[in-house]
Order: sequence, then C-alpha cells, then structure tokens
Amino acid sequence: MFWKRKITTVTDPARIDAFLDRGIENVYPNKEFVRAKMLRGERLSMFLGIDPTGPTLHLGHVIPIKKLQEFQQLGHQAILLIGDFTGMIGDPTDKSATRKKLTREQVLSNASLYKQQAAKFLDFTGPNKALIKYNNDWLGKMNFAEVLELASLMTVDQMLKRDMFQKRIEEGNPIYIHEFLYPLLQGYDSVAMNVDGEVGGNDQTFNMLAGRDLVKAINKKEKFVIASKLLVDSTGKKMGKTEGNMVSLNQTADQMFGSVLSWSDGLIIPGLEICTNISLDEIRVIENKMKEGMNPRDAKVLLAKEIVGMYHGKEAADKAEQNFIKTFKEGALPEDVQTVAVAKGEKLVDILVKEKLVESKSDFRRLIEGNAVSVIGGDVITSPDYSIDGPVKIKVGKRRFISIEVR
RNA sequence: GCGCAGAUGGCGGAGUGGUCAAUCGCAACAGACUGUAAAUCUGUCGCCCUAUGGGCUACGUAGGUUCAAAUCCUACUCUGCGCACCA
Repeated sequence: MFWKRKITTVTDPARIDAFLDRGIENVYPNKEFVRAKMLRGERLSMFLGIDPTGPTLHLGHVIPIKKLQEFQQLGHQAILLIGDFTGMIGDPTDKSATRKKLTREQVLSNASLYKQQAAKFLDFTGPNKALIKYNNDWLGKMNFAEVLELASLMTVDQMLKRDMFQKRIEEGNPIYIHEFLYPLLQGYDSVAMNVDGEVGGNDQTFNMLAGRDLVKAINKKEKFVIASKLLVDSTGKKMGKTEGNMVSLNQTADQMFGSVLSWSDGLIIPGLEICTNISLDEIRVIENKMKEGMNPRDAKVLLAKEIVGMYHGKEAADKAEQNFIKTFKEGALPEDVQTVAVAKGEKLVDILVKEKLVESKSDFRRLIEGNAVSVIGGDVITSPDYSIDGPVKIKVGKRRFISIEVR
C-alpha cells in the first residue's frame, strides 16, 4: 500500500529526439548529454521558473511550459517554480530600466493564478504529478552570510558579460546591486532544488547558465539547460506583453483569435512549430504551399484556430473564426459584446467614458471628428451631442463595441 | 567627501524668460486601403467647457525673482561622470 510505485520513463528515441529538437534553440552542455541520460531510462527532474510579475501567463510562457509538459509525459519529474522572491526584485533581462518592485501581495495573487493557468498543460495530480515550488522558501530564509558566500562564487566580470548590463553601462544608465545579484539568486534555485535540469526561454539563458555554474560548484553535478526558441518575427522583434500583440491566456477565444491574426506573416511557421502540436511534417507541407502561393491568411487562420483550440477547445475556435469573419469582414457585431442599460436621453459621450470605451470626453470628440463612431447597421455619428433615444449598438473604431439598451 | 553635468509627455529626445500643452522620432488611436488588426498613405495624440474661442493642470520636489518661468535664483531629492579615499 505504501511502497513507492516505480515510475518508468519513456526511452523511445524518436520521442526523446522530438523533445530535444522541436522548438529548441540550444541545449547545454549539449544535446547528447541529455539524450544519453534519457535513453538509459534515468528518471530526471527539470524545472521551469516563472516570476509572477503579472496576473496572466502569455504565449511566451507557454512555449517552455509545453516543453515541461512533454518532459512530464516522458515520465520525468516536472517542477514549476514560482519566483515569488525573485519576482519582487525584478529580472533586469530585456529591460532598459529597472523593473518596478512588486509587493508581496501582488506576487502571491499572481502566483496562484499562474498555477491554475499552467494546469492546462501540467498534471498536478496522479502518480507522476508535477510539483510546484516557491523560491521564497529558500531565498527568503537566507541570511547575509549565506548570500555573501554565494556571491563569492561569481565574479563581476562574469556578470558584466550580460549584454543587458553592457548596454546599460554604454547608455550611462544605472545598474543596481540587487539587479546584479539577480542571476545569482535565480541560479541558486537550481542548487536549492538540486534538480537535474532547467528549461526556459532563450532570453533566460544567462540566468539558467548561472544556475548551472552554481550547481557545479555546490552540488558537484552537471545541470543541463534547455533553452527554447522565442517567438520572434522576421525582424527579430520579440513578441511580448510590452509588444502589445502577445496572446495572453485569459483572453476570450475571440480576442485570442484576433491577436494571432494580427501577427506578421513571418511568424506563421515559427508559431506553428513552437506553439502548436501540429506535426513537423504537416508544417513543412504548409510552408511549401505558402511558397507556391497559398494565401498566408489561410495559414494564419489555421494557426489561430490551433492556438485558440488549445485553451478554449475546438468548438470555441471554430466559433471565433466565424465571429471574426462576421465582425471584421462584414462589419457585424461580435457575439460577446458588452451591454449596458441607460436612461433614455443619456448622452453617448457619458456612456462611453463611463464604460471606458473612450479615454475622455476630448478623446470622444476627436473620434467623432475622425468618423470613427457609428451605429452598427446605420450611419456614422457626426454630432458629439448624440444621445440615446432607443436601443442601439455602437461601434468605436474597428474593435470597440457596445450594445446600449434603454431602461 | 569635493567638483561637473543632468532630471521634460507612454518611451527616446528638442526647447534655455513671453508666439509652449511644448519641434521631431517611436509607440498608441482613428480614417483610407488591404487576405489580415501587416505594409503604405492621411489625421489625431493632457483634461474640461455654453467651443475656429475659453479655462485648468503639467516640464524631478519645495520655495523665490518677474507683468510673465520648462526656461532665471535658492534649497532639497535622484542619476551620470571626474577627482579624492580605498580596510
């Protein structure tokens, strides 16, 4: 009854190779190192660290999460690490300015939301359940002497190798000590959990390798690091929260569908490879078809449906497509539009400001002047004093809608 | 510690007494166009109003000079740089 059930790992070379190849940018020390371990049937542990900086996960997080999922499905120990301690400092990666520090409350509330969202991929129950850990459990308890000891393992020059820091120095921007310490803290996670490996986005390589160095020094073992590809467009621009066109997991099916369709065409193939489960062979076929003149929009629709389907189900994905066509091709009202009930005679301006469809009355006025506000199925509204005398559906710009009813 | 330089709108960055709600670029938003929410072109881009005009708030913070300050003065805060110090 109480003996540990032995969990067997998958040693199928094809699946192992797929795990190590698809959507992967780099493996340290090298692919063969990990491959050999897996082929031998060794049961490994690997974690993905996420700093809970916002309430939602986005597609960029999902790429490594999917890798972790694959890892779990191969019978290994997956660990999701919530950086509730590091999240309060802020990773200087990719930020030209110091990130705003988050409060403990914010971090904790974000963290609990993350677990729910990650549960779409990771199995947190059952015999081979994924573990969830919080780095405040060890980082929050370190005393200064321990920090110093840790800091003695790395040199300033090593830290300065980061492009990020170089850039800031060149631009004359400050680097604070706590930011400098960040890779060290994140690296210590690997030591504390004594894991075999870590997965993360390619932008995390530096931090993950810092962990590798620390594990080598303290735990005397070789931690492997798997860096997944980033979702970047042809110009090398990263998709992210700051870029504004990132799909976040709390979006409705319709919003998500629209976000994907707004991606540039260059992202279609990389997106298929790293964000979906469509087989690589099929992706090749699509790629070739596009070269032969297939409308890239159709490929993008396929990608969008696939992505939406992963979170909202296939049915919702089909519906989102229909909705999109109706709304943007035919100018109709989307289905899940917000509705408000107002008193007869109320001014449209006040309603839109109150419902936050426009920023201010001045904003509304400008939109009116630009012919951006219209009654759906009717005319463009040209009077800023337009008031409500019956139920109407209003469109502001291309994608702001509201259905107004009279109380 | 001493000295020098700087702090401007979401970001970058002009402006150094009135014509500044502040050139310009990016981002954003809208219109046209488009297979698309891409690209391109055009416009808008602090708030409010009884609106080709008027008011209010804003150029690190707090005071001051002046009819008038983002612009001058003083103090403070923060940042960068140089010098000094360096167990």
